[in-house]
Amino acid sequence: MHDSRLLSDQLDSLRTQLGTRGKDVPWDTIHTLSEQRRNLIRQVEDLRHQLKQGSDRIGQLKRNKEPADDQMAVLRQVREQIQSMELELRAVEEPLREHALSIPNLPHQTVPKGSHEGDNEEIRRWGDLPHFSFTPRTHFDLGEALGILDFPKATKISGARFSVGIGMGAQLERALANFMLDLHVQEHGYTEVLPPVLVNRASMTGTGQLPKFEDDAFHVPTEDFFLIPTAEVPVTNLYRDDILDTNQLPIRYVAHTPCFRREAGSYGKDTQGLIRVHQFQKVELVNFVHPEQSYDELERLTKAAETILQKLKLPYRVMALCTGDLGFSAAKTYDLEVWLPSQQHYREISSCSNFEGFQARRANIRFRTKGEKPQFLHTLNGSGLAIGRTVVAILENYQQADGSVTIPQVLQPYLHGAVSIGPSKT
RNA sequence: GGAGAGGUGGCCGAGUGGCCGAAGGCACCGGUUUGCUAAACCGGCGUAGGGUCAAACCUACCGAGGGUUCGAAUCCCUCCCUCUCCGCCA
Repeated sequence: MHDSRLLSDQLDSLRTQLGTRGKDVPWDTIHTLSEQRRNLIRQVEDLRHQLKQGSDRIGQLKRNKEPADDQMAVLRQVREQIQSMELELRAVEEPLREHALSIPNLPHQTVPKGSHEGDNEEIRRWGDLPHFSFTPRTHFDLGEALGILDFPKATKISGARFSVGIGMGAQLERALANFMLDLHVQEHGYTEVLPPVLVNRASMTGTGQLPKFEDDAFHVPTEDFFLIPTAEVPVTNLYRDDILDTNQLPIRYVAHTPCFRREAGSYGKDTQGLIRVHQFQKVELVNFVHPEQSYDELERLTKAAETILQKLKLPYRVMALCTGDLGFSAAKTYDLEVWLPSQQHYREISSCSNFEGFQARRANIRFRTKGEKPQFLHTLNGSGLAIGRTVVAILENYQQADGSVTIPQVLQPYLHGAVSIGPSKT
């Protein structure tokens, strides 16, 4: 959400700056509603002023035991005017708010211009691509052959786009979660958080999932709860409606949670394996920072996520998303893409974004420097990393000619010293 | 799920129809005093919207929403949340 002053005073400039990102925004409607709102507020407040003063006078008359019936009759009229005008005001404010919430964030000036994924800019690459003396297999092929991933069983107990990890398939995810959490906590200064994975409507609105993307989330109608699509939602909302003190910043939180996504509209894409499933685990990094520090923090956050890939020795590249590929709430995003041998392609495994004040204004998260007015802080988050996709990358990059998979060295301590995954007996 | 109690400013806490945006205390900030610290004293101290060059000023907010009334923190209704006891349960 944008600053309300910006929406009333500088709507045209916002429209120009957003360019094609704002093509679905009803600019003229917003302009009209905004004008109407301002006029109505002025009138309503004026009437309320009359009512208030008149009532005070009646109070005095009554105390002096003087008659006040005439006054009361006049004020009854005033009250009725206020009531009808408030209805008008509400009829203006509700759609105005809905529309305002549907305006995407403004990209930072360093974001490459472009209309689609192909215009994203490669920032750097890391690692050597693996060479195989055989045709590398897909992760689902390997996983099923090794007996550590079972997709038919997942379909039986839940449906399409679910997975079951068995034996090393389950343990590998657990090891990865612990490895990532430990690294971020011990070396990157993050504090671990274990949040609820069911959240209310206000939280989903605060981080930008609602109202526009309600179809993407799983909903529990009996309680009006939503299953979180990412830990970003509960963790960012920890400070919804709060005013922090400057010296509390920066706040850096890491959370390991399951994530739930309906994947509506992605029919036919990545239908096999772990790449795109309804439920997956992710370690998420969430930062609350002073506005002046948010771009330094974006670099720091991205490096923290990259460290995981480097320690796992998985080749990847860093992409700066172009204006056309940027998410709704983000001002700037770096995607980390890991190499997948079976696809001969880099695939997204982490997305690190600076939201500037966009989420903070929606979620009303502010900070105060002593003696100054509260102001909105900046929020950032990034995956560090998506665990399911990390499993995909490990299986594919570490596969051997005999169908076994070597375990990355840094994970071995988390797996009781196991060095490789071979075919299981059961 | 059943029964009861309660939600007031950063915190504690008074306030049951007007003189209440809200006493008092704590915390915090500025000042006076004091050999230092402490104490004492004086003053300041919420958020948002409108308005203004800026101010003055105006409006709203006592869990949320609605109602009664000339006037609501206070009365009525609905909802949410917290706490206590019982039941159930990892």
